[in-house]
Amino acid sequence: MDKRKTYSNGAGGASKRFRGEDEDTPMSTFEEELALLESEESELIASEDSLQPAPESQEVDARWSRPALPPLDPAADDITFQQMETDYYLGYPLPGMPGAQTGLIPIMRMFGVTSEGHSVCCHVHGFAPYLFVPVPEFFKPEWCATFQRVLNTAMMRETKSVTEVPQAVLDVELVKRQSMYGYQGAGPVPFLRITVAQPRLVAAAKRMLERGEVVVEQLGGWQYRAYESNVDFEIRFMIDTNVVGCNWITLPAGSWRRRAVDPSGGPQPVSLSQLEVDVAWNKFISHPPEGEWQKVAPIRILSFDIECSNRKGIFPEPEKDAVIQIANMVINQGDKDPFIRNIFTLKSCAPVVGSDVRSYEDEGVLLRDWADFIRQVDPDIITGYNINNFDLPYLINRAKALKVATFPFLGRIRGRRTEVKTTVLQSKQMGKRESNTINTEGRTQFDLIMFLRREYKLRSYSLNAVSFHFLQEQKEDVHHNMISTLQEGDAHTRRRLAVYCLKDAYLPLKLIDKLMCVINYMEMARVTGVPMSFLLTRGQQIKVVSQLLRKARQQGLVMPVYENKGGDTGESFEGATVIEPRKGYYDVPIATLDFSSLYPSIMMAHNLCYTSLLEPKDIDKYGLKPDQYIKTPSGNLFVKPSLRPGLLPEILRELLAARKKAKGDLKKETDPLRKQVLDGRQLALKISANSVYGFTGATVGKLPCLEISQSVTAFGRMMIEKTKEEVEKRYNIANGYKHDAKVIYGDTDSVMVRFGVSTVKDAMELGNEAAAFVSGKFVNPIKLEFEKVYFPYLLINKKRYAGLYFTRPEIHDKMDCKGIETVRRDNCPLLGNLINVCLQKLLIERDPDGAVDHAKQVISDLLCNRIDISQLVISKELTKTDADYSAKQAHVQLANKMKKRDPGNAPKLGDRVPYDPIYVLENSVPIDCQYYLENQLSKPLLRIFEPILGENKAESILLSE
DNA sequence: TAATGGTAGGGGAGGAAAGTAAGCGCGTAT
DNA sequence: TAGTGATACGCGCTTACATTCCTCCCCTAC
Repeated sequence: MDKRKTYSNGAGGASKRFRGEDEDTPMSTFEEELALLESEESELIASEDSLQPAPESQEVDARWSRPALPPLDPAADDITFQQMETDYYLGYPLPGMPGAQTGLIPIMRMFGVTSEGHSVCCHVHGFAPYLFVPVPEFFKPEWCATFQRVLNTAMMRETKSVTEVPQAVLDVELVKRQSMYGYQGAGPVPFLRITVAQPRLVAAAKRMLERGEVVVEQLGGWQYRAYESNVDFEIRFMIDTNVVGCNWITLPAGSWRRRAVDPSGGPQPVSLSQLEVDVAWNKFISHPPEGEWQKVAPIRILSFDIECSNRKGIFPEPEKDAVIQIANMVINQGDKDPFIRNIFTLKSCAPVVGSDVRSYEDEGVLLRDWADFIRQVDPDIITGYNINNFDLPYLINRAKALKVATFPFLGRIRGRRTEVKTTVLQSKQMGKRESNTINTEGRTQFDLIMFLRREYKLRSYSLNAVSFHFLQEQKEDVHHNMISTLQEGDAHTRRRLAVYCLKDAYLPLKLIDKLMCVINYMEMARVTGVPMSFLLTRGQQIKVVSQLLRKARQQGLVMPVYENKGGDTGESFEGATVIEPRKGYYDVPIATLDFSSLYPSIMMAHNLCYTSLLEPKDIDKYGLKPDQYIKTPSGNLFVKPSLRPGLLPEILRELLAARKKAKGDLKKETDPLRKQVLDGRQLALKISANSVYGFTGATVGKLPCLEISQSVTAFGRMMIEKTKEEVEKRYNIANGYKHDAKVIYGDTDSVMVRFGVSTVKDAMELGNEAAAFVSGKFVNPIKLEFEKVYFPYLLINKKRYAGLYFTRPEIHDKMDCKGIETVRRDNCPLLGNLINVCLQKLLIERDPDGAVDHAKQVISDLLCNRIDISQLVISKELTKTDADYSAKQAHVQLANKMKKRDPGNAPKLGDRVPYDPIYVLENSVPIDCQYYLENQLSKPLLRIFEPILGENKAESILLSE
């Protein structure tokens, strides 16, 4: 890309750049600046006559660039970098590299950063896609050539559309493998490993083989079945080369060639990375993320936010409405503050202390320069708030409308146009959600709203609400119909807008730091082996698949391709037990015993896995004796580890052992950044272990196995039942204890026990003892642990309770509420707060009268219209498209109504629909207090007061007025 | 097209279904 | 003695209304 030297533009008149008056005095921080702005209408605004034309800004450009690359000698220097993104492209073979030498072939590409902060693009050559098919025992090695010829001929005929493939089937090799699905008896059996020229040919080969279109004489009518033909090519590469997401790679001296613009005729650089190299796929070293290789490179994270002009009441449309500001913040991962803070503004803007203001008269030039800025700064991660669904598509479409030819090249590959494609991702966990795919090769997009939607359940996902929730920082929203007014004012009003825009670019960085988003996802990528970008764009299954395939490969096992039956098969299995609660208010300590990692430990204890699953008919086939296999409570058969230790149990053991180690290291570690990394790691390991069970039960998935999942839950049901029995059988007066213990409730892996004792300390002692006692009744590594004591404890219903939570006898840790209105997002905040306060008064202060008074007060406030309207907003999520709803839903109707009023701002699929927004105020719709009292407040209030006060007294609260 | 972790369960909303009381017409006894 | 009208009452039917049940939907627990 051409070096841009100045921000003055030729087309639309000279652009101006403003500076603060006193360059030499230390500048206030951004926060102070914002605080100042909020407190008064700032003194910092320069008066018109102090405005100066922009000086040439060479020194600023230098600050944007990465540190200069030292000279490198391919013969003597290693290159080591943290790989951040791995993808592939189709290109022509490089002479001297392994693999196919003609045609268009896939070439892998790893983008990364060295520990000095240099960006690297590494082309990896010679790795080709493949699949397996089992063949009969009598298959002779010399038949491979025939097989290859026949298959190749058939594929060449069929796949004419695939251009520049001189040979579709590159290789056929006879190997020994074993299917991972079902116990297969003794040894490995013959498979063909079929290597093809391009990733898309894998599916074609599978189709032809399974359809019986490939006839090899010696095999007759052999029915082919494909294995591992559905593995993503990037994942395939990473598995086979032991690369995991975000790990460190070393290219040893002598193995790599640098691409440089020189006349020698070698391959030319195609990327914007500082260092671009070629290497053979089997020549680089991939470091497992352990020890020193847990470190993190100084990754550049760019956060940006845009503001658009808009016409009254109409959501901005890129074809018509201008981009008026773009704020940018760039930080090195691990640093405290951004080292670049700037804002591109349309028309003049008074200076903002601490930030670089760049003003333009011509919007097209602004966009052109912003794209140049991106390429100059060369960020590894691009973040922001809702950039995937708004900012990025808007900029791209706006640039298209203004015909800014150089704009849509935001990735690291020269000449690769950045485009927007909409996709729908649907999962049971997330519901249906639309998102855009925007290619920025080599730069990972990390839209914070997507992260938050996945990782946190919140009432509202507006940046404002999120900032308040996590940072206790409110950003004063500029209402969207104010934007144009501010823009059409003068340099000072535009400055106001700029300050908000800058803050919106800054908040995502603060949130990333506070929530450790990048670190945690990096660790998740390392643990599960997938690229970091998959964590936001793909589902849960790919992570398990990646781990499973890696483990399977070590043992010569291959994964079959499971064909999803079309439509809903309705297949399901029985889940966990929820013990019928003995509802009521307990003014005695209740001890809680939990199985730690219940499902993983069941799978480990009983060797439940694909590889150990035994078909009843196979008992005779393999001549198994009854002591060689087990029958699970759901009636499924699994062989014991002595015959074949399962893959899943092994994966789980490693995950849990690694977690234990990470937690141990975490305790010893003193460096705050490394502490964060370790904490992220242990969390990733825990989540990974827990998702293995879900994977086996995912009927629309890569490899469901209900025998495993239903056995797991059946064992779980048995165990919780047995725990209840054992505790009650032992802890009673007949056995010399002072009281009869009673299990009052339990869910899946926990039991709540009333031992009858009156102090927390006594309950803890008995809890510990009972946990150890019951653990002894189960197979290793199943362990029941004493976790906490609730005192007092209000048990309202299944999955609904509240209590004071004690982990030590002296003082409670917190008030714990489960399932009740305080933790639900579909009530108005008024109710949540009211219940919360009442519970605090009841449980902590032990002041029922105070609680009643408070409730009465709130009800009377409500009836007298003294409640802030924001407290009455109810929100619900739009989980499916309008047509998919079969029943009438209030929030769906509301969403449709909002769409008619203002199509741009209306809630979309996956958004939460807030009822009664500002609309109510503006249109002075009367608030139906009676509705709120009757439909929102009364029942929940009765539910918490009744067990404590009795029915009559509880009801009287509502009649107070 | 490709891709999509699980089940249990509370509770609200709304509609269908079954229940019930009121209203009415009709027949009949007085 | 037979016929007539007024009245009360039982019965079945219709209608309006309250209740229950069921399903959908959201969201949570684990």
